[in-house]
Amino acid sequence: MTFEEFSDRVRLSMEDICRDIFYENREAIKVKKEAVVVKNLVNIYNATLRLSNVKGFHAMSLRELARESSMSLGGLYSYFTSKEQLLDIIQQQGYRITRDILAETVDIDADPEEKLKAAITAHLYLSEAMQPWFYFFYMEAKNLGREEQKKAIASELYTEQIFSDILAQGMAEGCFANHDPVMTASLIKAMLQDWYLKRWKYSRRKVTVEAYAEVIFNFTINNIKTNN
Amino acid sequence: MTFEEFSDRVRLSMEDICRDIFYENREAIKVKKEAVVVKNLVNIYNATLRLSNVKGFHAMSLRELARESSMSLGGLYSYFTSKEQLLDIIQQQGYRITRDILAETVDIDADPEEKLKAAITAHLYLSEAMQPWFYFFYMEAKNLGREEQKKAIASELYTEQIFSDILAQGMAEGCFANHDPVMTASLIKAMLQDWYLKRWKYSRRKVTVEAYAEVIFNFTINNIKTNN
DNA sequence: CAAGAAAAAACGAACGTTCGTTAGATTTTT
DNA sequence: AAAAATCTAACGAACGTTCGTTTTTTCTTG
Repeated sequence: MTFEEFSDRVRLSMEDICRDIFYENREAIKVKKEAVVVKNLVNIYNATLRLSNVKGFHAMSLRELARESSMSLGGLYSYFTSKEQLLDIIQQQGYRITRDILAETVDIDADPEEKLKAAITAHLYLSEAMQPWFYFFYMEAKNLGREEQKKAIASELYTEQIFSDILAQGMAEGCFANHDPVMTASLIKAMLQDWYLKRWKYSRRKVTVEAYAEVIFNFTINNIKTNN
Repeated sequence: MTFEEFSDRVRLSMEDICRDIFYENREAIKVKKEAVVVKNLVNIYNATLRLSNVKGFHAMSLRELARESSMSLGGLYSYFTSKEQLLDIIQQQGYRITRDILAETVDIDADPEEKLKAAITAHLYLSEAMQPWFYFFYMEAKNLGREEQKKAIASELYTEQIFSDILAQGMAEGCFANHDPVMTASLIKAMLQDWYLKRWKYSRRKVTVEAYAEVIFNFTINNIKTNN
């Protein structure tokens, strides 16, 4: 599957995401009409990701955010109750999307090798489609409260387990050689993360997301494939 | 080489590092006597790393830093000219140490495979010996000024090149199969970084730094070793 | 070797800004 | 005209930074 096909299939438009957020946080959002809310949430979240990913969420002031999103200070507060809640909402929505998309992707009837390829590709394409979000999740995780930080760790371990489950299944079925599936899953995650954390490097080198998916998959397979 | 042997050899005591910083930044430090400066710099930098790695450098106030380091607000300003300079000094020192240690480690007369193992091990052990520093470099890079950010990127590419050079040499000598050395070096870096970025995960799983070095080396070698 | 002067270091109150947040007035939409 | 949405101005708190003072250390001298 190419990245374009993936993008068409999952339909991760900012509008859709913001509509979901609206209906899940009606009590926090003082504006009533969906169309107005979605338009402004798209604006606010995009501006937040843009500013945060340059200078960090904490260093971004609400006055900057107001300027960047062409809204007033008071206007912003119709869409969240505090700066911290703005951070929480963006993070939580990210975990939800990641979880849903990945679960859906690996829920196929295929042999472990195909499943592994599907999972690697899906995770990578997802992080490409939502690059600013993924970068944000990673870099701002420490600014979350205790409770939210636990969710971040849970999310990390959840996606890792998707990979280790596939690897363990492959070992059980004999198509993967004996190895440590948790460690291998951890390495896969590390390589996947590099794509969105060091986006500048791969852009500069003109590495496409499809090519990177191939590289990671082959790099992994060469280590776990049985020789028969 | 075990981690303990490495630690003994490189002698990366906080005191030594701070003494270097003192002599390289005498104009910024208003206190004159080495013993006093070193004692307080150790205090200040440790406190800075401790606080920053929990909540981020920007979110750390100088009042918190004063409390954590048991110094006064005014006292702190005898050891740096601004909060931003404090950040710069810590970062720069880190690049210098990394560069020196790595260059020294790979400057050996050995075949590419041994060199690769030495480089991976040295980078990993170094990041373990200076875990708070490395975490700090990574997470706070975006808070640097334009100039300092370029140095951060240069440092990233420099260490990557150490690996790609070894891989290219191995290809030229025929002991490594044909592959993309820059891409492989990038993957190695990604896996190395995971060690200090996700320290909690490996601690929890009781993975030793020696074991992780083995894993990364084998994972890489399995991909590039010729079959003869 | 004690004592007081000089130098060095540490201190903490205060400055001007900027922060997140709120409330009331104003504009836009229904 | 009523309701909804947006804006502006202002608040107290907290920020980084400075500076005059106090404390500690070092040096000088009888």
